[in-house]
Amino acid sequence: MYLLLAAHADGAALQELTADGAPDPANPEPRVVSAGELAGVVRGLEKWRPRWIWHRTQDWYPALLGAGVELERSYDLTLCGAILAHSEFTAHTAYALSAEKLTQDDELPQPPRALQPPPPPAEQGVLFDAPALGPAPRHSPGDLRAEYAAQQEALRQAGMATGTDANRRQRLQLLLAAESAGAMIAAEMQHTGVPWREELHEQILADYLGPRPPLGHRPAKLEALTTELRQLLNSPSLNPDSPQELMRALHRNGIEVKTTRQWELKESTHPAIEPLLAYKKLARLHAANGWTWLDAWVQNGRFQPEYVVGGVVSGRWASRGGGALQIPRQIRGAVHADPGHKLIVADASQLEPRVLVALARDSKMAEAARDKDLYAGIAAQGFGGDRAKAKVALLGAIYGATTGESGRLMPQLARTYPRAVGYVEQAAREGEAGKTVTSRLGRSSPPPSDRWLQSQQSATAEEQRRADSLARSRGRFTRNFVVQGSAADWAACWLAELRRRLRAMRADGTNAGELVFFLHDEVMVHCPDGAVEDCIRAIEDAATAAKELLFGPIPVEFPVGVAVVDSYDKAK
DNA sequence: CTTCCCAGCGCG
DNA sequence: AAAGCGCGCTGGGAAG
Repeated sequence: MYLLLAAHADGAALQELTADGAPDPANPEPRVVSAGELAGVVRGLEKWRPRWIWHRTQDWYPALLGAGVELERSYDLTLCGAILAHSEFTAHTAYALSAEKLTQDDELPQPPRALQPPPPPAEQGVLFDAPALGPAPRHSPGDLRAEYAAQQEALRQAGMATGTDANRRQRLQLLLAAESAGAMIAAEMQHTGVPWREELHEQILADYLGPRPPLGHRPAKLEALTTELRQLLNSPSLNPDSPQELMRALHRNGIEVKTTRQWELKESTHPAIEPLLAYKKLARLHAANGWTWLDAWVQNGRFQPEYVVGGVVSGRWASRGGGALQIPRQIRGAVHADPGHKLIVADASQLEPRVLVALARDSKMAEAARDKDLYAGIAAQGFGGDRAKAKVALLGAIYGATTGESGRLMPQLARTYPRAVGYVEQAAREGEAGKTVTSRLGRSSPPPSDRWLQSQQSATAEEQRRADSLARSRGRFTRNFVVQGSAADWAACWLAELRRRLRAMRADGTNAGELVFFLHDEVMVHCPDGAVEDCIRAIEDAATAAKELLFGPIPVEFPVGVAVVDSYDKAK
């Protein structure tokens, strides 16, 4: 069953569709539901296990969750449309060829007010300003239905380009389902939040920085380091937060650095360097995750960041607000399970190299990947057991290193693993030539900009050098894209499969865990003590399922490292 | 005053 | 130890 949900002046319009996006002949007219009734109506219809089709998950689902309504599956027209519009798998379709899409921000339909999340307290007036509803939504049920039908048609044609294998359609369909599931998971995780103990965070800050200072003042530890630096650098009014001032002060003291980056400062043995590095470390903690951050982002024991699905071209998620994907190790101790609960922190170990093995079907490297520690396996095969060397070489191949140790090791790696290295080399050459590349499930890299294409038509020698540099830079991007993008494909499937298993456990009446955090190749489940074993099994089964969904039954393992902890700092 | 960009550093 | 991919956030500082 397919149910389209569209914004409507009186609330929402609901329309039943067939699988290919036609109106259901038995029920061709949309049904208008008032904003107040919507959550109840949606809850009632969920027993038919429909796929909810909507313009954007973000427009509807957060408020439904707020009303206590969780849904099984959906289809996000905006996210799926963006994939289909750019995928190489659909490049030959009318859908991709017509540039006109629903993705422009200024075209967003307004969901009913009653379904919008409550505004932050400071802006309470907004609720009562302006008419209750904006102008008539620009996406009528008919518009959205046509968009869905067009996307399904593009998908149907995905396996039909000449000379391509038919399972491209299945892969793309899987990607759209995983992306849509991801959008729901993002909303659910934001709704649930990461368990965060404010008093533990404050204790950590006090230990590093001293007691909380008055607004606009440096904490005691930073103040003391500033005083020390001013003396050691003979600069009585130095502000160490200013790179320019700092640079001048360093030069006056004979410290000839070109930047004030940590690793360059570490070259110097001047007595001011140690306190300077300590200052930078602590200043970062204070600015990025100090008391101000805690006040702004943690409420009632939960950190509730917004995740941006599809926020990275490779398919990784981004986040908005609170720096959710950059929680520093220093403060992970504040992420703490509730009483009677554990945090299960699971990460896919060495995901990107393993994805490369599978993409390239490199059987030699697959042997190494049978080892739980892939780098150790590679080291044994071609680097005389030197794990560090093997790791640097392999990461260099994925990132496109040209210089340094990593660059030097490339020929050695290429001799041992011609298929794997050839795979990323090929992606690099295509990028340099201005072509797009594509992840396993069909997410394609953006085409080169007009400016880039123009640069390649250069005349003078100087322009040519610049053009070559830009071409190589794009080659590094596409080289990395095929691996990072396919790893993101895998992670999206892992997440969706895990969600399904956790939902099934809950439906069983089993005390199940909840997904509370996701970070590229890592998930966190907040779990009642009694459900830990089942949750771990779900995480591992989901990883295996994801591998098979992407690559079929190939002899490459995607092992998951699992830690059951009270607080996040105890993982890893 | 606001707006934008950069340097630097956090995460994978 | 480090220079190669993808991000977000901060404070400083220049531009408007």
